[in-house]
Amino acid sequence: MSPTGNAASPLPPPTPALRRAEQRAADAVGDLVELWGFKRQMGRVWTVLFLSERPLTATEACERLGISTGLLSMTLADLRALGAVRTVNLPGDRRDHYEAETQVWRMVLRVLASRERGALDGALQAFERAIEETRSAMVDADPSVRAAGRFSAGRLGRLAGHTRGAGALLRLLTETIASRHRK
Amino acid sequence: MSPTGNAASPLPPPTPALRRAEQRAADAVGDLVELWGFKRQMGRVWTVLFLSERPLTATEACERLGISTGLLSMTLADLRALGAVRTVNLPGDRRDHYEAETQVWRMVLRVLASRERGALDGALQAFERAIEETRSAMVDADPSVRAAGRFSAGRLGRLAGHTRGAGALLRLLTETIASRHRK
DNA sequence: CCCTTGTTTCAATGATCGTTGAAAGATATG
DNA sequence: CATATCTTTCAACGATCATTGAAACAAGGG
Repeated sequence: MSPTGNAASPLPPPTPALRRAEQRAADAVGDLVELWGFKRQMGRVWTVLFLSERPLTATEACERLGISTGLLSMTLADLRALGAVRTVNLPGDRRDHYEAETQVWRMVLRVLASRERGALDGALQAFERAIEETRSAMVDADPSVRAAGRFSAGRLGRLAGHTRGAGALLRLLTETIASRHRK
Repeated sequence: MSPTGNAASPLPPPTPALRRAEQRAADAVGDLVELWGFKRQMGRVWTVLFLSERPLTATEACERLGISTGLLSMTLADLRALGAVRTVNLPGDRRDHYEAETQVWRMVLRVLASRERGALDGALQAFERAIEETRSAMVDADPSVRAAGRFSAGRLGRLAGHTRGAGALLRLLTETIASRHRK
């Protein structure tokens, strides 16, 4: 390595107190994303990158988070798949550096919305199919079965309706807010 | 048991096809609520109750879902705690009967909103505390640390801001929709 | 007061998930 | 081409979570 400092800056020595603050924030985000059904570490890794002045190397991120390089690598793969981090290469440094997507609101909305959309679509399909099955099971059935089927189909219809409504609300939300944050 | 049918009606014999439809819907709801961080069985149990013409006994619910009475009991406790099912007693029948809350939209909104509120509040507190820690760690620090702290505090501020915004949006949503569905 | 029926609790089991450490894979450098 | 450095993959381990079955508990009815 060249004696004159390389392209990756020498990184300020982190004060214990700054470390603590960073940890606190990372854990908070980790808890949030875990509640939303993603992996805790995705939130933690994204956070330390987001709070860093410059892209971090794998080693730096591992140190700050206290996790192995293996776990970091997997987590980064997850985050890249969601478009939440990018890999960036500094000239004169062989190591990869990672930087966080900084359009927080847009990113969160995009990721959550796509997941919800998939889930709602799946549920809606299941409800519609269940209605269909119920209807066809009712023809040539004795009265009490027909009555049960009619009732059940009605309730399934309500579920399907609510699901459609939620989907519409989701679209509305994402479009409205996406246009507010257009930049 | 008295030969003249008792208070709990004899329950129509469930056609295999109706069973299948019910299962499909129950699983769909189960998947949804699991995605949202609740237990899969909560969704399944609520669904069979919601699709039933009349409140079901523990035994009936267990049969339809293929789970043990122990698990059903725990799951019902969870659901009662959220106000998603009620226990109802039919005269002349010692057994408990369970019925689903039928105001689906209102119920889902209430449960989800309260969870989100808690999570967002927690995160916000963490961010504010992290900002505080960062600021106090910056006094009497050398320039590079101060710069890092300033940057980090700024980003933490953005996180806090987004969190507050999400909370406001949540309030807006629940109020708007609650009033639309007032009944 | 005991026996029957129904419900809840809980220890034990099995399944699932997260994490590590090491091996394999990549890539630039001498 | 060999070596050094960095990244990814993956088998194995430990922790966590869901589920059962049985025991404890509750409540009426004979």
